[in-house]
Amino acid sequence: MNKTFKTLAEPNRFQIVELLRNGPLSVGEVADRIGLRQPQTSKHLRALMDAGLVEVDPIANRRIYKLRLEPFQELDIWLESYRHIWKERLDSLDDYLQDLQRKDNHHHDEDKE
Amino acid sequence: MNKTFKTLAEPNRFQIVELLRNGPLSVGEVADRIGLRQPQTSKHLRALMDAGLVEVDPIANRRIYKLRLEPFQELDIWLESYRHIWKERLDSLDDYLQDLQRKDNHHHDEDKE
DNA sequence: ATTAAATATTCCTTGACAAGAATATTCTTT
DNA sequence: AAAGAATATTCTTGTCAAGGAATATTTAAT
Repeated sequence: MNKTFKTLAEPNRFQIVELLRNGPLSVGEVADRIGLRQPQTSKHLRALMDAGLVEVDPIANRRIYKLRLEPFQELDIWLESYRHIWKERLDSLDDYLQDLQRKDNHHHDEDKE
Repeated sequence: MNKTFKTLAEPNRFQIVELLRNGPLSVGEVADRIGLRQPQTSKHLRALMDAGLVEVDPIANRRIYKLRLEPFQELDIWLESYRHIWKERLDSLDDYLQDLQRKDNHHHDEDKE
């Protein structure tokens, strides 16, 4: 998981991932569209491989890279726990506000007396 | 967004974020639980602030840090687009499989003739 | 079998950044 | 006002990773 963050933290690699969202591409194509030299592109793709973010499909001379599902699922699961937290916080904020309102009503009552 | 990744890529900072999931904490408390010295803890919290991942609530002598919602929402929105992609891929895989099946049936028909 | 295209790897240099140590700042308490 | 917590900042040093340049490797084509 941490490896995922570290790998995506590099701007070019993030861009590559965004690019591969549209479908598999060869090294040369990635290099062209990102505007990187071939060796650095290969290196970044290697890093993405090591992190399990992409997989490769060798076709003849070319190596076609494409995204892998799992790391994104992991991210999603991780985020899920945060979603719960916000929900809980909102709920208790809600309770709090209702509580305030009750107290406020009491005050009004007292004012009247 | 990229700043979020870069910031969370540092293991101690990631741990701090996970810790703050349970609620706001002072610098000293974070330092204790993560096992970091106070200055490094302050530095990491500063980095988290700069990335907008946390906010601070000064209470007397202490500074209470807590998570901010927005960056996680951003991550969520970003991930959303990936969820769509997998869905589409699965759909077309589904189409493909159905297509295969149709062709297969034809073959069976041909065998019979 | 040679040559050419596509990709990977190695070596080097440089920049970013995290920890350590020391010090500065802010707020409280007396 | 002085002293003491809690926290922030500065400076230095060491490590790691990214880009550049050159080269190696793999596969295709002739």
